[in-house]
Amino acid sequence: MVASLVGDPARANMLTALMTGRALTATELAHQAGITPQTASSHLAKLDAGGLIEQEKQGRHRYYRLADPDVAGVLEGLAGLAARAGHMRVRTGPKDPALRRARVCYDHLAGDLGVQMLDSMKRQKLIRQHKHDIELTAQGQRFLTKALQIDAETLAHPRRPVCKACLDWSERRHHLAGTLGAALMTRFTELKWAARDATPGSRIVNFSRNGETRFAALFGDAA
Amino acid sequence: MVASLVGDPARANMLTALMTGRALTATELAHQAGITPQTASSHLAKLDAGGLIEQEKQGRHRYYRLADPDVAGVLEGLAGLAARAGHMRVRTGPKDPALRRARVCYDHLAGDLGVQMLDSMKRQKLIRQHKHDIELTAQGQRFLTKALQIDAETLAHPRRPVCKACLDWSERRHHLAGTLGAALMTRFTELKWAARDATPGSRIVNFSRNGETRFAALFGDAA
DNA sequence: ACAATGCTTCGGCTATCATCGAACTATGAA
DNA sequence: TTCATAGTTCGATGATAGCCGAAGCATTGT
Repeated sequence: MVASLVGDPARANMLTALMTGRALTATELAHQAGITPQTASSHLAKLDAGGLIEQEKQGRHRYYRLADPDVAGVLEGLAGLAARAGHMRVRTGPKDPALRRARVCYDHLAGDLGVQMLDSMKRQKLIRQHKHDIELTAQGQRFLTKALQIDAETLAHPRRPVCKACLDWSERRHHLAGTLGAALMTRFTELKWAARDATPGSRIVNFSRNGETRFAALFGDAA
Repeated sequence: MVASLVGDPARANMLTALMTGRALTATELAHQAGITPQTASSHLAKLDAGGLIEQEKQGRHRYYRLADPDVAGVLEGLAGLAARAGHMRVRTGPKDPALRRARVCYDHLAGDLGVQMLDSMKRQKLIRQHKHDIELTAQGQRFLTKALQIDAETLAHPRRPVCKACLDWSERRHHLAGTLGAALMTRFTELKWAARDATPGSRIVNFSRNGETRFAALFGDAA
């Protein structure tokens, strides 16, 4: 039963930690849950068997992430019920509206605008989706060159995919990561469409008046 | 934590029984879950404290129902995740195969054969379904008279419906309850098609060789 | 090759919690 | 009143499952 998997406190803590959408290593998750790596390993195996999480081997690390946005949805539903009962669990997303709007996830754009961008790119068939993996189309390559002077050839990297769908923490939907996601963020900064907030350590991204307009022209709801 | 409440098999069974939207008494729920009333009482108190169900006192009965449609939504979401994992419930229902096959639920037939019977009756248009309620059709009345010498007129009862869909414990699908369900079970016994197991307190129903054949002729998969 | 790191498997300990028998309360019926 | 039914509380029991120490792979780095 799935519910019993989520029911255990240690596992619930790990899942909550994964709600950020980022993939975390087994040791990091053990730390988050306050248990030893052995115990965490056992829990992670069960969560994996139950289809709640997926693992990805990378070197001597194993990265774990939520299997699916649907999982995040159900977890959010459970949290909602728990909140109503008084057992407040206040770990839901960022409260700061600016952080929800646009922020950096490592080196790429996340938040409402990040999700909106990936949606738009799929709608314009710049990006195609195969099950969980996404890839740039030929049409997408032309678009990048023409609209943003980004050469898709230079994006190849031995260890990192060009396109990767990353589960957005606040939106619970995917935004674009990978070298392309990073390149786009860099380009937006270079063009002075956007800039990281001045506050040290802040992940907020502020768009300029002009930048917001240009961004909307390329990736707006209408585009 | 809410999830741990749903995680327990017995509680999950009770909640599943309540998914029909109807309110059930504590004893009925205990029966559905295959546990004693004492244990059920403990579980119901926890579910109530967790805000998943509500109770309503009425005479010496206590009726329990899901607290909210949202609760039903979350439960459905969990079921969806469970189904996807192919991780279909392992620890539910009775272990005894005979009990799964045919048993009494109060005074009517339950288990595989009970579910099969209701399915067949719907397929033959002897019973019609309106949302959650079911009723006997004119065609069904004729069938009962002709095939089983049951007069539908005599089934009317001030406090009990003639037809009632009862969620089957082991099959998780509906079987036929109500005065008609009881009358059928009685008739099967009278005709010596079936008999309750000799063991005191046993709910198992044993069909005779002949009874199984006759039953299948009326309510078999082909019928 | 060797050491270090990340993670898993194994075995035993422990605590939690579901379960049931027995006894108690409350409502309704005779 | 007395009996029967519905439901609860209490106490004891037992099994499940989480937990950690120790040891075993696997991968990376020197």
